[in-house]
Amino acid sequence: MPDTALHDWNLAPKEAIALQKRLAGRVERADRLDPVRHLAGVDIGFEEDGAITRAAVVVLAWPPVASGEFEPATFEIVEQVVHREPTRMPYVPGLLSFREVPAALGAFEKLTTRPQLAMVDGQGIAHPRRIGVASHLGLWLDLPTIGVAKTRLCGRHEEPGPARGDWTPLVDGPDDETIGAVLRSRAKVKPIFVSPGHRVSLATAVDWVIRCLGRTKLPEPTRLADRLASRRDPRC
DNA sequence: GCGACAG
DNA sequence: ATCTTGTCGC
Repeated sequence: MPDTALHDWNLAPKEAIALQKRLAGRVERADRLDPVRHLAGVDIGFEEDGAITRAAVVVLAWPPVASGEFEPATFEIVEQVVHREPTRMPYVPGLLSFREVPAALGAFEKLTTRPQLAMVDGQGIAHPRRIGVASHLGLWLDLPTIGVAKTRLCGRHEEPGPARGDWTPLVDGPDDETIGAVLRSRAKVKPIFVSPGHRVSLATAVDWVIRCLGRTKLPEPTRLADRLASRRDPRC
């Protein structure tokens, strides 16, 4: 487990970056997943004009209730939790983990189910120091994670093909290191940025995201967590 | 010095 | 992220 208590931090940007550099080396990018029976979607929203951070985790049963290799997938929601706490850090590009991970951990503590895989709204290793919020959370929980972001943080890429499932590699650095995939999750819509979080390879990450695609741009886990975090949930 | 910049 | 009206498409 990591060497610094994220719950206690009171880090200046400079210290946060130093911590990220130390933690980055521990992020595993190779597949090391147990058989998946439950997968989670994680996202953070805000209330009170940003004063309150609202973390949401939705657990879905695998396999889907309905799906074909390329048909919209439908899942059974096994559990969903919301955790609210005071916001203690502003948004700083590259340091999103320090703003969102503490609240996400609070939400995971309330979970009854222990998922074998989680999709997080944000980048995985597609980050300047290769440790975006998805990697950070996965490392902390020792849980396989996948980063699913709506826009790019860093890296270069070609425009992916027009069909659902088409993707191009996202590369970065002087040696064109592959850090993620720019995936066309839905025709005629801007692509999403998928990257390994922790204990998952890029190929596996893309596979899972495609298999969880419903009718919208975002895969079901992230879409449902998004809805809950933003208080867009039909029920609550 | 000038852009770029997850949520 | 969040604030918001109207509008386009299945």
